[in-house]
Amino acid sequence: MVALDINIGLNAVIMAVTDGAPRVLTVHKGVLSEYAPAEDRPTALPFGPFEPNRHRTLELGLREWVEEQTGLSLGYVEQLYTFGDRNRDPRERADGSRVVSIGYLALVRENSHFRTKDAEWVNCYDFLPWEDWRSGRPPLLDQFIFPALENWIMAEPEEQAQRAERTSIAFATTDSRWDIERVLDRYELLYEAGLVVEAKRDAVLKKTETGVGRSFALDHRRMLATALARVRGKIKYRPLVFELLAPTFTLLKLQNVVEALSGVRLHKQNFRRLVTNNRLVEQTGNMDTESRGRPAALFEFRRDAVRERSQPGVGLPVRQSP
Amino acid sequence: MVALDINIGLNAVIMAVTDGAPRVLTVHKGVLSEYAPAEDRPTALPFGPFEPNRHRTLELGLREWVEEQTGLSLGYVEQLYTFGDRNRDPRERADGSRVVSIGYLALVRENSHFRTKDAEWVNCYDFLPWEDWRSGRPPLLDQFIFPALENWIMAEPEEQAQRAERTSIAFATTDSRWDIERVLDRYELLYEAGLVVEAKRDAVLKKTETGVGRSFALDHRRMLATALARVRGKIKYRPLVFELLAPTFTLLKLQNVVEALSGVRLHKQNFRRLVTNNRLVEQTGNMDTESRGRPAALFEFRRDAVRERSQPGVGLPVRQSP
DNA sequence: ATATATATACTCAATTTGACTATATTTAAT
DNA sequence: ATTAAATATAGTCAAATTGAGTATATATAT
Repeated sequence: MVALDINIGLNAVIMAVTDGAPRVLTVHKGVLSEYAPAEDRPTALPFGPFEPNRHRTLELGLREWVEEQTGLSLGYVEQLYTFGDRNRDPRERADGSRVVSIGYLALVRENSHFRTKDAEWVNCYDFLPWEDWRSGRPPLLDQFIFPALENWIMAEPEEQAQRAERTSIAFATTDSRWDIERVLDRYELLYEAGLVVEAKRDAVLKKTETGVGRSFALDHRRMLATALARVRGKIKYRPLVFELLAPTFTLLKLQNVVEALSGVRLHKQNFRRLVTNNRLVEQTGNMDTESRGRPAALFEFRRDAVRERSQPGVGLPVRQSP
Repeated sequence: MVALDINIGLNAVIMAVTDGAPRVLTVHKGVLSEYAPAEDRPTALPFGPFEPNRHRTLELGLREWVEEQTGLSLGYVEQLYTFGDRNRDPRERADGSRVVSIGYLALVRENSHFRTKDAEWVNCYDFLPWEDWRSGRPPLLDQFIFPALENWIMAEPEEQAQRAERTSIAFATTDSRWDIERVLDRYELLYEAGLVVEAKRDAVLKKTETGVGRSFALDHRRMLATALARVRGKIKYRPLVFELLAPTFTLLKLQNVVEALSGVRLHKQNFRRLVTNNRLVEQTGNMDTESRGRPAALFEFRRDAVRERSQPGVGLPVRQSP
């Protein structure tokens, strides 16, 4: 077998929900230190190369890098996606070498409020502002994104139909409703349309354009979109939220975390009914003291819930008898 | 950066549904040709190394390898998971090199009935026999798997509680119902308990044991389990099935494909109601001729359904007004 | 002609969902 | 001390969905 010059990068999308917003941990050094002057270094995800002699598994490698770069010891971690397209990374030289990046999603408790000079929590919606519908439909959509997408659709007569179809699905422009899970579809469409501009890749090519949303290093914004899509999809049927909450919480707190991640407001009474009737949580007996109005009961996650009903709501119509 | 000796492998789990069973395309050469005599070569997934100078993207590399090894030109392809643990692959030498494998799922039409001397379709349930509940609860579970798992649970006093908990969740041994999506959980548990034995890895270590289900090369059975779990999960809310069906089909055909993949029988009348009321399919106007009883109407997939209702059944209780 | 197989229509109760109303306890402001 | 504002929690009710059937229609095989 030929020795191919392949490097594997490990990237972590570390998410928490603090002060009503989903946040991602970013660093300003590491990835591109060699390629950009200090003051011009773009926001990046914590990153490190996979070193086979040092790391027994990919995930352990990731945990080590994150701990080294941010001081954070991760709990819940899951693999997201492996990115390997050519020209993703400036470290690929003309010799045909390739950097393949494996993205991971990590969820941490909100009280892991911390900030060193290297690591910083950034609101995910700074990068993907069109995804937050909690205060209603983001004006950005009608003011900028849709007109720009319309131009993009019309620009290529050959592809008009396909572009229009994709836009319609991703952004619910016609009859359908906004699907909170299509985060990646939307990002990719905007990227193809040249409406999001990333540091150290496109920025070099089109310096005049600003693009929409905060810029991220390389394809890190795509990884963030992948992560948010995963979280939004999974939150409904797996108890992910509890990784982001203190062991004990009020139902409002729980709802706010779900709302922050999903980017939509929920119906309060029905939300409570859902989580309590499904016995996903149970009362601890204690009350919350720091509330504004009537004190709320404190709940905790019922671990048995995982075993009992795996998928609330969903379901193929399984036949009972033969 | 140090030049790490990393090789990336691309593996394809290519699935079709033929004659009422989900099948996976296997090869008998390729991966381990150098490590096993011809007659002793284990069943393996189509495989090829990622070559950065030849392949612009990972997925294109996979498509090329599959075409080369099996003559099959793939349609629907999605990335599954990247496997990188140490000691997965005998090609890792003592020098600290590593083979990282990226698994892909591909779905092809059932009429791609073919067999060359290199490629062969194998029933997925030959590898994972405990996953097929269509003829009722597999006797294998009570006759062999549960007693063996019970021994494994008891074997380690320290870990008893945790092992019992995991078993209970994965295999629904206590109060809960069998969850068709926990394919990977179940495989991993059986693997840890030493109840599944794979070729050219464990087989060398424990030659006496037979294990349950047909053996696969390296960690290819794990990849198959990952693929089946993905398909079972996704089939409910994305129109994956139609990748496996001819463009036009009867509702019974559609139901049978869903049943083959999910491993359970469905209630016929309710299944029809589901797919027709949600307008996932529409009648072509033609009838099926080769049926046994009353002729069935032929349907086709309604592409617009993707746009209209993204997630039948599921849903967070989104609030209407502010 | 009859049995068997399949398709399709229709029913009905139980459960779940969506959208409310009503009431209970707090803290903050006057 | 009283009132306003904020939050928690209970309960209602109609609409929609689901689970489990029954009934009937239209083929083929014997």
